[in-house]
Amino acid sequence: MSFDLLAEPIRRYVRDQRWESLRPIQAAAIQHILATDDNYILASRTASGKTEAAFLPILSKVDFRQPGVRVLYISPLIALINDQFHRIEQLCKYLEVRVTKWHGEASRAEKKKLVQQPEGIVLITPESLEAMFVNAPYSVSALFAQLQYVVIDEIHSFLGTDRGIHLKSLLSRLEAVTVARSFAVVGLSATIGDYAEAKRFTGHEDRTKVLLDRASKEMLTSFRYFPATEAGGDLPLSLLKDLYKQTSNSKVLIFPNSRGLAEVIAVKLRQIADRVGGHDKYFSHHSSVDKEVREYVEHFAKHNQRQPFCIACTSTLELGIDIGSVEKVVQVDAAHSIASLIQRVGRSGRRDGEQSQLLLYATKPWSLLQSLACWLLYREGFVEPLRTATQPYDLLLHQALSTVKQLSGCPEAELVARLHANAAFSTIAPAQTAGILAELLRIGWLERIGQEVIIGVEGEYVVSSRDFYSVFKTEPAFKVQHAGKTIGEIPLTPQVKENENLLLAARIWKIKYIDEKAKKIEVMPAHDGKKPIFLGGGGVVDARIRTKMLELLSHPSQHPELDEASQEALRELRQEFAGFTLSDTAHQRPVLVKEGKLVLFTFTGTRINRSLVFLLNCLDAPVTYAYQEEDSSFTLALTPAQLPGLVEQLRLFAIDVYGYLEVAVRENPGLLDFAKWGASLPVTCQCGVLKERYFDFEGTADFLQNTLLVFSQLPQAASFTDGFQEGV
DNA sequence: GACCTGCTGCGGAGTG
Repeated sequence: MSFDLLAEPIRRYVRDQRWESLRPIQAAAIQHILATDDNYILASRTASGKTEAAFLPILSKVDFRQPGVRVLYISPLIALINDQFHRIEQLCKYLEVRVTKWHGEASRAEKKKLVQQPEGIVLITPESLEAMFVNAPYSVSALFAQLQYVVIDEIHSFLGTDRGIHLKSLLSRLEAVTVARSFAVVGLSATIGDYAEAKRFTGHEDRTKVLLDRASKEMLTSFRYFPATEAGGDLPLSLLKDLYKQTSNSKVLIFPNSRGLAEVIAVKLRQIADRVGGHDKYFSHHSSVDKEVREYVEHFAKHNQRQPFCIACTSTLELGIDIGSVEKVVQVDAAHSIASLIQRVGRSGRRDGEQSQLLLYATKPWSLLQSLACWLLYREGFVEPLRTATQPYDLLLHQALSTVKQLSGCPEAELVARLHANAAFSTIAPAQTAGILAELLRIGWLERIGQEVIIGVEGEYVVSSRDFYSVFKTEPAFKVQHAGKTIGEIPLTPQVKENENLLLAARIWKIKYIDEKAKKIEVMPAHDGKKPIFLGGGGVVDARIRTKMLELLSHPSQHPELDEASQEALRELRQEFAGFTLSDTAHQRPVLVKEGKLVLFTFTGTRINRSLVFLLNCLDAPVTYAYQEEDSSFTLALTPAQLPGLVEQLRLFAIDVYGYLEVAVRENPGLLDFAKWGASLPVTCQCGVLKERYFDFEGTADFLQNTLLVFSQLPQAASFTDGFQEGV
C-alpha cells in the first residue's frame, strides 16, 4: 500500500534493498508525509529504519529540479552525519540528487561548490548553521530560500536543553529567509518522554503530529550487589571478578557513570583476561579518548560479528552511532536519569530474535535503591519531564549578537521585534530584551551608530572567536601522546605530574614530561596506575526517582530480579526505616532523631535540595547542617521542636528569594558557570536564569508547605505549618 | 556523584 505511493526511482531503491516489507514506522510515515505538509515526530525504537521512514516519502515528494537546497538534515553529532551520509547518498543515487555534508570537518571544496550551485540535500550541525548565519549570511539565503523540509535526527537530545533552544532559534531565523516563510519539520527519536515538548520544538505545535511505534524489546534483567570496601575507592575486586565472569564470552557495553571508572574497568578486566587466557578486546570509549581511537573501537564493534568484546564507556555510546549488535548492557551504580537508562538499554538487542541482558551492579545500598527505583520507573514507562526554559536570557543574548552580525547592524527596535518574533524567545518580554541590549551596549559588545546598533569593538572579539558558535562550555585539555600517536585529551589536574601513572584508552601510562606551552603530555606504557581525575559538577536526580525510593523503603515489595546480596542490602536499609510508619509517601518525610541532632530525609529532587541548601545559607541566625545528595538527607543541629519553625522560615525565604539571589550572584559570579553567556547579562536576568535553571524555589516552597514530618521518636506526624503554629 | 555535543578564516608550506 504505502510502497505504491512512492515515486518510481524510490520504489526501485526499496526493491534493490530486498527488504521483506516496510517497517511500521516507515509505512505510516510514507502515508502521512505524502498526504500532508504537516510536521511530524517519528518515534520508534533504535534500528527501526527511521531515517528511511523520513527520506523515502520526502524524496518522493520534493521536486529537486528546482534550484536551491530543498532538504536540510540536522544532527547533534558529526559522527552521525558521516554515518547517515552514506545511507542517504545511496538512496539519492536513484534520483541523481546531490548530498552535501556541511560540518567543521567536512570538505571546504564541497561547501564552496554548493554555494556556487545550491541544490539537493544538506547534512549539517546546529553550530555550523550558526557559523553560516554569522560569517556568510548571503550563503544562508542563497542556499535555503527554497527549503521545503528540515529533518532533525535524535530530536530528544535537543529537547529541554540549551542547545535545543539554540537550534529552535536557528530554525526560526531560517524560516525567515525562505521565500515561503516556512518549511515542514520531521523529527526522529527513539526516546521521547514528553511529546508535547517535541511538538512545541518545531515552532508550530498545532500542525505537528506524532507517529509512534511502541514496540520494544524485552530484557532479561538482574541486580547484583558488591559493597564498596572503602569510601571513594575503586570498585571492589569481587565485583570485577563477577563482572568478568558475566561478560567474558559476550559482546558487552559497560556504563559506569564516569570516565575514570570506565578506564578502571577496561584495564582491570583486561588484566583478568590476561591471567586466565581470555580475549583481549577490551576498550574504553569516552570524550577524553582520542577521536581516531574511538572510531577504531566503533568500527571494530560494528564489523565484528562473532568475536566477543567489551567496551567500558560513558554517554558517548548512548546516542545514534550504529555499533552493531550488543548482547549485554551493564550499568554500574544507578544511572543519573531514566532517559539515559532507556538509551543504554536500547543499545542492545538490535537484531530480531536475540535475547539480550541487562545487568545492574551496585556498590552502595543507596545506589542499589536508586537503581531499582529507576528500573521500576522505566518499566512503568516513566521518563523525567523536561523543563524547557521560558526565560533563556543568556541564549537570547547570544542570538542577539548573532543577528546583529548577520544583518551587519540593524535598528534597535527591529532587533527587539525580531527576537520577540523568534519562537525560541516568544516568552521573553520585549522590556527584558531591551534591558539585555542596554547591558550589551554598556559593556561595548554592541555600539549605537545613529538609529542602528552594530557589533562593538569588544563584541568583535566575542563574535569572531571560534568559541562563539556553540552555547555549551568546554574545559581546556592537554593532548596525551605516545611515540607521535595521540591517545586522548585530559584536563590538567593536580594528579597530572611527571612520573605519575594514569589510565587512558584502556591502557596504563607513565607521564614522561608535560609541555605546558604546547599543551601536550608525553607518556610511555606502564604496568600500574591510577584512574584519571576529571572535574565536573553534580548530577541532577528527578524528584520522582526519590519518591520511588521512599516507596521501596516503606512497602515490603518483592523483587525477584535482585540477587541474594542485593536482597540483603535492601532488607537492611528497610530495617533502618522500620521505626517510621509512612502511609502517604507522596507527602510524609522521615526525620531521624539521634544524639541531639535531626536527620531530615527529604526524598526529593536535586534542584529542591540545592534550593534548600541555598535557603539555609540565607538565615540570619545560622543553623549548623550537613547535606548529603546520595540519600537526600540534611543533618541539622536542632531539637525536634525547633524544626517546624525553621521550615516555615525557609518557606517564607523561598517565596521571596530575589534579594538573596542578587546578593549571592554579586558575591559569587561562579554560580552562573553553567551558562556560557550568563556572565554578560544584567544582574536581574542572571537571577532569573539561576531561578529557572539551577534552583527550583517554587517547588521548594510547595514542598515545605505540603510535607508532613514523621519523627522517629515522636508518637504522631506533625505538619511543618502545624508545628510552626504550635511553636508560636 | 556526571556525562556529552561543535568550530572560521587566514597565511604559508607542500603537492600536482
